[in-house]
Amino acid sequence: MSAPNVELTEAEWSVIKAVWETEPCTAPVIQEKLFKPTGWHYSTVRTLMDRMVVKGVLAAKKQGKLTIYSSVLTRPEAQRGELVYALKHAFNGALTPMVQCLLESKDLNAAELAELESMIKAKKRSAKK
Amino acid sequence: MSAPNVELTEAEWSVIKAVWETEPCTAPVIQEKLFKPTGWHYSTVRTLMDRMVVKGVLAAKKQGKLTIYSSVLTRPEAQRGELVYALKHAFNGALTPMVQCLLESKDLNAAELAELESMIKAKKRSAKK
DNA sequence: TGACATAATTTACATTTGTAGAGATAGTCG
DNA sequence: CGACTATCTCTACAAATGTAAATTATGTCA
Repeated sequence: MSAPNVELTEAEWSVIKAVWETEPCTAPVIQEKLFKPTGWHYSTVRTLMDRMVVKGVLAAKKQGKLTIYSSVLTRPEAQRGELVYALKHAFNGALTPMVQCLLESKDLNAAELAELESMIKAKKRSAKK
Repeated sequence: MSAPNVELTEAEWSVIKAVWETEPCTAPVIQEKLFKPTGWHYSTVRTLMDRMVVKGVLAAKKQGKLTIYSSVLTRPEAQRGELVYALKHAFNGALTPMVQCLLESKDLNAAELAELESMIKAKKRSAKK
């Protein structure tokens, strides 16, 4: 039993990204990192973080007067979660339409397209194995 | 000015999918369609739909005692919205990691991989033009 | 030891979301 | 016209989310 399957809100995304970059870390540090883009005050960030601990997304450990946070949900797990959510809701689980939409949504340059292509080739090879 | 940029909640996804399949339609019809999978009662569905009208996701028009609903947000728009959300939050807007993650998340068979590949080829061609 | 700076705890409150009951209405059939 | 039935409208309420002020505690430096 692992791979916590949580959905992150927009605010929580901001927080966990900051945590990933800094962990282990304290709430004030995260607050400071987020202040520029969000304007959030300490209590706001702290509340968010504590709620995320309750959800099992972050872990908190007391060290003297400080509370040290670290992530439980890893970045790949979170990414997959978000993707699966989109895949399931918007595309009924169908992958190719999703990729189609991706290709249409962004203007990819030749290099990026080539990269995608080689990713798929690699995948084909490993699948064939 | 168009392309409403709304985020749909999980419940709203259920509703709008049903609407897309049936529109124009009434709330009772949608409720009936959704009852099996969700168990929602009329008032629930109706509340959701009316809130979606306020958000500009659906449109409602009175016809005698009936209220006829139809979608404003199209399926492709909604799909793109969801995808862009995931792309932005989980992948900081970087497309190739997202596709990478997609490829890893699902077990694609050869046919699907081939399809993806040809989609990319087509894209390359149109880009080159 | 006292003052200051930091960080923590507590409490709060508005908005959004999920879910729905109760009562009002209007169209329809006998 | 009256009863039935299908819909609608209004109101409600708990949980989740976004945001933060006020208060308290603690470590540190003079």
